[in-house]
Amino acid sequence: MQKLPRLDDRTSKVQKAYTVIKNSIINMDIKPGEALPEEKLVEQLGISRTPIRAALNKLAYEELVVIYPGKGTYVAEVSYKSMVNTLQIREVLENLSVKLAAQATNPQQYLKELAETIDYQKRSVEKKHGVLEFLEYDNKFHAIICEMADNIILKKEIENLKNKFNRFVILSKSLNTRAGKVIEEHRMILEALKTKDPVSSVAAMTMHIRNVKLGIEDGIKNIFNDNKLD
Amino acid sequence: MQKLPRLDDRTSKVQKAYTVIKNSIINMDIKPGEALPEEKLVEQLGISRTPIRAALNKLAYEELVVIYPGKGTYVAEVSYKSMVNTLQIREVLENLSVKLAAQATNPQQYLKELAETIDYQKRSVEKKHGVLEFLEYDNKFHAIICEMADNIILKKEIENLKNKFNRFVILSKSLNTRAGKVIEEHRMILEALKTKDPVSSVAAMTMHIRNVKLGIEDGIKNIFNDNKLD
DNA sequence: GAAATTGTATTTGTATACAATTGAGTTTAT
DNA sequence: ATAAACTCAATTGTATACAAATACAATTTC
Repeated sequence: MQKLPRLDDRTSKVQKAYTVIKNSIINMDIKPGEALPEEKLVEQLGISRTPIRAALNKLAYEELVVIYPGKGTYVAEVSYKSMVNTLQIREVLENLSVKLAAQATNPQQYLKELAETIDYQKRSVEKKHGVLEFLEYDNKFHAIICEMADNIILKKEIENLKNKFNRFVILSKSLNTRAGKVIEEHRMILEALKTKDPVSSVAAMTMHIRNVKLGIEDGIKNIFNDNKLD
Repeated sequence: MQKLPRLDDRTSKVQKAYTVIKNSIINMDIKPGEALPEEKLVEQLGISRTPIRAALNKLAYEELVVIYPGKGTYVAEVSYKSMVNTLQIREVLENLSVKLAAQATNPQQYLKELAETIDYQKRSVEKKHGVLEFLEYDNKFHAIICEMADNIILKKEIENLKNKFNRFVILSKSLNTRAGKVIEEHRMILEALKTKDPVSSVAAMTMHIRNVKLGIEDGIKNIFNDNKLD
């Protein structure tokens, strides 16, 4: 018998539930603080509670939801402080990542991939494919640098932090004004990496992260529960 | 009616399974690469598969175990590379932590707790209470600095990294020679924090982390699967 | 009427039965 | 002999029933 194409139903139900719920949270379809009763998710997703619970536990670990034992599961709140705390961590990790990447022994392939990703991201903006697609390429860009840095653990850490962080990006609508600038900043990071100079590479990354923060603060003002000026 | 003492059976079975398995892995009772069949854990722990699976998923997230879908769950391997990768991340995060802590507005309480923790750790060594207790106080010391830094997310990240890292510490037996030095280095970090100077605080922490690495490399030589000199 | 108690609906926590997957050994066809 | 196909045991994946916890409303008690 001929080999049939793999059904991607092979991906587990946990994975599916996880992806659906995570995307709904990240793109703010489900609001911070909103309850996520397992039975409701059973109805909506058409799978049983077991894989749904596993998916929620995973999301809790990533701090996208909060589980109060015996009480319920809720979408994690966002606050100015959590944004700052997350970005403080991201800054030092991204700087480490780009520093190591600049010293990579075989950078060619990675540099090519970075350039491609920037191009895709640019096209995505031009064709107005939306924030989510833009952020996909953004994640990809930073992930490639981690691969270049040859630190798989760092890659996972940054991926996870970035997932949390993207909620702030979407919430602040900062990409409305910053999408083009992000691409420019990515280009500058790529150019720095080409020179193999860790110092200028870190400088370019630091600049990028700082601008990201300013963009969010600019777009945010009166959105967070706590006030920046507290 | 008089208030009766709380039964600590209130802690969930997931939590219990998680703690038991995690400790067994960290203190090397279960060896890297060893299989962890759910049914075996059911027998040994006397609870059903459901909470055991949840605990294993959590451990997989922390990368203490690896789950191959449909095949089995295994204790994560340790390698020189994973030690280096983990420590690279820990270094920048601990430096961030101590830098922020040095700038804390209300340091008194934290400084007191740090001093106490150092004392406890010293006593633990003197009374030969074993590596695990020593590492508990070690975790505590670094956790307090994160609290002082007022970044709860950073605290969780470092806790998690440190759990992974403690396997290397135990495996290398580096504390046999370094336990006293660790306490000295902690003291120097505390003294630096008292001066509220971020630069010298970071310097003390950097020194500490570097020494940790040297200690492990010293004790390890022919223990990892991959070779340091690859 | 207020405080304490009890009941009840909702939701999570756990146990268990069954399905699906994997891998290895065995058979079978060529 | 070899490679494909088939068993079969071990293990994880999923569904579901029931238990426990929680919050809140109803009830009782004083």
